[in-house]
Amino acid sequence: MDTPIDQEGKLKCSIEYTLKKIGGKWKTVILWHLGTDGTLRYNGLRRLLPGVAHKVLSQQLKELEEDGFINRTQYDTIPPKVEYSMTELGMTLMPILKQMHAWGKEHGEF
Amino acid sequence: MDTPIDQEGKLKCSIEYTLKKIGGKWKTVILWHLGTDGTLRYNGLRRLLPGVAHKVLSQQLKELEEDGFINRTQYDTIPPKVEYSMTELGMTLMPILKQMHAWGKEHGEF
DNA sequence: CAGTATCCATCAGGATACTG
DNA sequence: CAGTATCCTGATGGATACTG
Repeated sequence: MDTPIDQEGKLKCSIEYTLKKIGGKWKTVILWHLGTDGTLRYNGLRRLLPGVAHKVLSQQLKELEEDGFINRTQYDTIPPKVEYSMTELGMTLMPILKQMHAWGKEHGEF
Repeated sequence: MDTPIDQEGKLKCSIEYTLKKIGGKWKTVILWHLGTDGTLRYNGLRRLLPGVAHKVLSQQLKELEEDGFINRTQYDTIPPKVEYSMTELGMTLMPILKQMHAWGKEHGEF
């Protein structure tokens, strides 16, 4: 195997890196919805995530945006309208999400 | 898409379920090592996870064992010897881990 | 060697209220 | 509608010391 620990012993395992990016409690679910449903508005997303708090959702969205996984498009209308969608980079995560979704479906109590 | 939110609105998304199982800070890395290196002893595992604290490692190992992902084989010798290895169920996670590893390797700073 | 036991720090995550 | 702003809590993770 190619060891995930580098020679200098400083860098982390690449799996750790991935987990750090999408390990937030809601991030995988958000990405999954955006990847499968396409573009979604803020409250639309909220409705898909029962129980998520305002602050938490906007926080996770901001992080995902900063990491370049999602686009945030703001329309300066009244009332305001904001749309979220996947970026190219975000789409590269879909294989992982698909596997996670399939595994959970197979092994969870659903 | 098959909506991950069930009709009663009670169950979680299957992705959430998966994340809950392997979302611990070290779990994916532990599983990855056991899945690729095969059987490992406690301190061998420790050496592969620079920075992990005793308590944390044993904790995560216990949870992984309780979830049925890994086997714990104890030899009552002196000094004691404990071996960890993947279960069949644990191996079903490998596709996810492989994807995460590949993604991290491609997009992280390695 | 392979762990517990303790005690502590941090912070992600949450409830609620307010705002442009 | 789509957010901040506050304030708060609990689970997770960590350092260190002790044990069979």
